[in-house]
Amino acid sequence: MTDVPVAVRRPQRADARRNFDALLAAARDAFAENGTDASLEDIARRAGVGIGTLYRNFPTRQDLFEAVYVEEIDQLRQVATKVSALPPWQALSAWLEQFVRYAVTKRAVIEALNRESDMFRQCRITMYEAGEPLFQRAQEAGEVRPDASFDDVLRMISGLTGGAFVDDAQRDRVFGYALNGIRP
Amino acid sequence: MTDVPVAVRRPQRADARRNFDALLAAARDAFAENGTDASLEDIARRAGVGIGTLYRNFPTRQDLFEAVYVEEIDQLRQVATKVSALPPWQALSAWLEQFVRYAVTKRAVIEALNRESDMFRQCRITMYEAGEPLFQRAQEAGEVRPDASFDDVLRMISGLTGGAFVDDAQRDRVFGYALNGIRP
DNA sequence: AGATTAGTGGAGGGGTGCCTCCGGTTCGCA
DNA sequence: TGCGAACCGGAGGCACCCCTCCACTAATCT
Repeated sequence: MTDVPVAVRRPQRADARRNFDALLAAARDAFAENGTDASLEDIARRAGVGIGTLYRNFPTRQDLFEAVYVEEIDQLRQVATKVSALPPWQALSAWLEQFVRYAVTKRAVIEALNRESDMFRQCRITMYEAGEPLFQRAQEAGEVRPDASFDDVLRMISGLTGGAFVDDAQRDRVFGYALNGIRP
Repeated sequence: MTDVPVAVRRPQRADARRNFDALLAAARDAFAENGTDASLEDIARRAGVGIGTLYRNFPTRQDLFEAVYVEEIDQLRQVATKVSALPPWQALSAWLEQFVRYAVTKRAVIEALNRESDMFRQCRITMYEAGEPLFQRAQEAGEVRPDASFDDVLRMISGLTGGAFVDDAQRDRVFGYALNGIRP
């Protein structure tokens, strides 16, 4: 299992660490709300921090985004471990559900699937290493149609992730249809 | 069948009409490329027209967008008529496929499903009037699982529309899985 | 407590986009 | 051909964002 790259080092001093974390949280929210191109000044404002502080911790918008993104990906990896005890199909669908539910950086994940950058490549690899075994296991157990690839499924789910739903119930329903579509 | 509202009147003079059409075309491209918040100045540039001309024809970004959007929706309506001769399931899936393939204002359609505005409401109605009969026919023919609603399906497909795919083949494949998921 | 130094935050210059306004241009009719 | 109305387009004021720079603040160490 590859290590997720740590884009930025957490600062040493207590106050600096507080700011760092506040920035990360604010960025997570802002990215989730407004997509990749949220205003950095707005993020600093949300974090109750000067714009200069933001730039010292994350010299580039990319750096900031990566820091948020890396966290998300890491969660995905942890979930993969947790669900691996379940039966093949349940494990896969549980993992995919987390993929939909917790991917706060939703829109970003979609873009990321295609974006070229060392860090994105790395995260894509991590994501695949986390999910693909679950997928293969389900497929070998005859729970997933044999002509589907993990990439297909991931992109399908990513697409749904970006969709707009009336309520959680509808989202779950639609998600269920999609999953149903890859059964043999 | 409700009439799609005509947001803006086409100008009278020949040169003005040329500009109007150029703006509409440029806007379609720009919206498809950059989403709803494409730069209006860029659109004017693409159309080879001053920014003032853009604003005279479309006082609001919303006006311009609506003009483009209305065209899309109208195409959707026409397709519904065309496919209505096919057997129930083929008709529905053909229509939905057009929905994915021709929705140039892709990202916008997703937003539009939720956005509140007279014009969007109107277009949503038009869209439903075009597609829902096809859906019901397919459902009554036992070709679609009875617990699915047209809204569910539309949103599922919209989601896929916003997704990123490696190539057309993958998009078609994924689209196929999703459709397969709503079969009984 | 005082020195050291990591860390702060916002002013400011440059850029881009939004939208208004109006002097100049061109169309179309007589 | 000539005239008036319709139409053009960009300059300019405003707002927001990006990013740099540096005088100031306060956490940590001794």
